[in-house]
Amino acid sequence: MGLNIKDIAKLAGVSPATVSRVINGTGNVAEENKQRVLKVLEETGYKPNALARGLLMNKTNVIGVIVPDLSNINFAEFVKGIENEAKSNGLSVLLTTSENDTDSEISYFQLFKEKRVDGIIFSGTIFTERHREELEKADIPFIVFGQWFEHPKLTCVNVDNERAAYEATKYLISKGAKNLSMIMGPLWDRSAGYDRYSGFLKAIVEEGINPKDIVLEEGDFSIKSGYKAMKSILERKKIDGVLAANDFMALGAIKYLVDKGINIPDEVQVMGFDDNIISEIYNPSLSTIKIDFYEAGKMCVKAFIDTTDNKPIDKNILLPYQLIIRRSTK
Amino acid sequence: MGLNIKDIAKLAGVSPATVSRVINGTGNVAEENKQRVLKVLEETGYKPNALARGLLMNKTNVIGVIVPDLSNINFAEFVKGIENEAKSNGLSVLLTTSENDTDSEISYFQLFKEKRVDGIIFSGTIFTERHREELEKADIPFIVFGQWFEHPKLTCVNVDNERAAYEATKYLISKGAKNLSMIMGPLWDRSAGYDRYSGFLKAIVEEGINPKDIVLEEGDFSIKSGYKAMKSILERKKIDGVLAANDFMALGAIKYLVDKGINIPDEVQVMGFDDNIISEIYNPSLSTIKIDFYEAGKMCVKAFIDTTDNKPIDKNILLPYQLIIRRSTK
DNA sequence: TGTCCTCGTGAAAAGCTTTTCTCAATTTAA
DNA sequence: TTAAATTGAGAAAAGCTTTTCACGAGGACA
Repeated sequence: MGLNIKDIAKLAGVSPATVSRVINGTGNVAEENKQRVLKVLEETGYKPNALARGLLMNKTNVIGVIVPDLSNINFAEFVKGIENEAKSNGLSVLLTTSENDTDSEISYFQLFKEKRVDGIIFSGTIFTERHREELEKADIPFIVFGQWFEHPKLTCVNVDNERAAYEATKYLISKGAKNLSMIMGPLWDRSAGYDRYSGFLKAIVEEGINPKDIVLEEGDFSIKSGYKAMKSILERKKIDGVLAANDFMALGAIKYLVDKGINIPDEVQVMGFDDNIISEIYNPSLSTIKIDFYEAGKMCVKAFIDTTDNKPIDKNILLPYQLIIRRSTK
Repeated sequence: MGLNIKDIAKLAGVSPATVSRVINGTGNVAEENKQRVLKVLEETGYKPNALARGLLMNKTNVIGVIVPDLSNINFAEFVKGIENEAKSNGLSVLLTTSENDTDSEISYFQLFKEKRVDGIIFSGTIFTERHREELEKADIPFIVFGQWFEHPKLTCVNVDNERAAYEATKYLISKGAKNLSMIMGPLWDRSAGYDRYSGFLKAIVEEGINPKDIVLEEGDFSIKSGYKAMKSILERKKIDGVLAANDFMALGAIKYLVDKGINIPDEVQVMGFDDNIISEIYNPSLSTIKIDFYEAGKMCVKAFIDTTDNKPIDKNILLPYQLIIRRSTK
C-alpha cells in the first residue's frame, strides 16, 4: 500500500516523470525503460492517486447525480442508465438522493462543488431561483432531467409531456370515451404534472367539450392518492375514461374501480403515465405512456459529455415516448 | 470561481492557516479575525477543495458501493439505505453496478483504489479468490452483503437464509402441505441460494421425508425460470406446496399455476423469498420471507463506520427477516 | 522587575501527480 | 565534418489544504 509514483520510479530505476509518461502514454520513452516500468507497475499493482491527479488537472472524471428517490423504480432505472453510460466513458457517479427537498438539493450542489465533480445531473421536482443561484456560482455543466428551465448554462432533458398527454387523451376518445376525467399531479409551473394536465385539456377542448364540465382531482403521485381521487371523482360524476398523471395514481384508481365492481375497460377506461414495471403485471394491466428512464439517464450523460467537449448541443433535448395499450383501455 | 484558501486569507487579511482554523474549528483564533474570515467565507461561498484535503488527510469521506443491478428494486432499496445512512454520517457514495460480472467487480475495486475511497460495500453473487486477492492488496474496510466469506479484513452482513428457509418450509407443512418441492436458485457455495436450499432440506428431513422423493428444479432468479421450473416440476410429480428461492421465481410459478387453472392456495401453496414490492400487489398476493434491504444498506454503512472507529465489531452481522403470509398460502 | 505561560499567528512542509523546461545524447541532413 | 534536429529523461513547479513549529505579545506570578 501507500506506494506512490516516486517509489515506482525508484524500483524501475527511472524518474517519476518517466513513470507518468508510461502510465499515460504521453511523450517518448525508450522501449527498455518502458518495459521495466510496466513490469514494476504489474508487480506492485500501483494505481495513480486520483486525488493528486484531479488536483493538478482540475478534473475528477466524476459526475454528481441528484435524484429524488431510489424507491421509485423509474429513478432507479434512470440512475442505472447514467451509471452505465458514465462507465463507458470513464466517468464515475457520485450519487445522492434528495427526497425532493430543496435544502438537501442545494446542500448537494455545495457538496459536489467541494468534491470538484466535473458536472451535475439533477432530477428533482422543481428548479427554483435558489437552484439558479447555485448554478450561477458554479462553472460546470448542469443537466436537468424532467423539466424545462431556461438558462444559458443549463441543458434540459425531458419528454414532451403535453404532447404525450394529448395523444393519450385522444386515444381514449377514439375508443369511445365521452365523459373523461383526469387525476392530475402537483401543478407546479413548468413541471411534468402541469404539462400533462395541459395536454389533456387541449385534447378535451379540441373535442368541443367545455373544460368546466370536466371533473378533476389532484393527487401526489402515490397509489393512495389515486385511490382517493378516483373515489372523489365518481362521487361527483359518472365517467367512462380517466387519465392519471402517473402510473401509481392510475393503479390506485384501478384498485378503487375493482373494489366497487366497476368493469375495466367496459365501464371505465384507465390510462396511466410512465410505464412502471408493476403496470404490466397488474390485473388488469395498465395502458400507459412508456417513458424510457434508462435511456433518459444515458441521454443525460451524453449531453454532459457533449457539453464538456464543446460540441454544439441542443439546450432542450426531447426524449421519445410510446403509447402502450394493455387491458385497462379498449 | 477558482478561489482558494490563499485568496480567502488575503481578503480577510490573515494567513491561510488561520482561515483553515476557522473553517475546521481547530486551534485558537482571535474573535475579530474569526468574524472577518467568516464574513469573507459567506460572501465568496468558498468551499475547501476536497481533493487537496483528501490528499493531505489520506481520507476522502467517500465509500465505494458495488451492487449487481439497480433494476432490481431490492438493490435499489439497498442503495437507498446506504445513501441515507452515509449522508447522516457525512459520507458520500460512489456507485457502480456490476451485472454480477467478476471482471467488472475487480475493475471497480481498482477504480475505488485510485479514487482513494475510505471503504467498500460489496454486493455481488459470489466472493471469489480473485476478490480476496484484491482485498489483500487494499487496506480499507470491506463490507460484504448477502454472503458469508471468512476473512480477517472482511465484515459480512447477511440474513440467516438457512433458518429462514427452514421456517418457511415448516410453515407450509403446518398448513397441510405434504408433497413439497423447491425452485432453487443457483447453488454456489456459501451463496444465499445454497443456504435457502439447505434450510428447505433440513425441514424436509426433520419431517421424515426422504430427500430422494423430493422433486427439485434450479432457476436463475428470473420470473421466466420460475415459470419453466414449475412446469417441469408438475410434469414429474403432483405437489401441494412449493418454496421458491426468491419472489420472482415464485411469481413465475404462480403464473404457470394460474395459466393451468390450478387453485392457489387450495391445490398448491406457494412461498417466495425477499418480499419484492410486486409480491404484495400481485393476484394472488405472495407469501414470502421479507428481507429489509433498506435496513441492510444502513447496517452496512454502520458496520463500516464501526470498523473505521476501531470499535469491536462482529464480523458476521445477522439481519432480521420476517415471514409474511398473504394469499398464496393458507 | 524578571520569568513563565498562554494565546494568536504566520511560515513552511507534506501529500502525489503531471507538465514544462532544460540538457545531454544521438541521429540526420548538408 | 559540422550544423541541425530529434529523442530521451530528469528537475522542478503547480495545484490546494492542514498541521507542526516557531515566534512574539501579553498576562500571571513570584
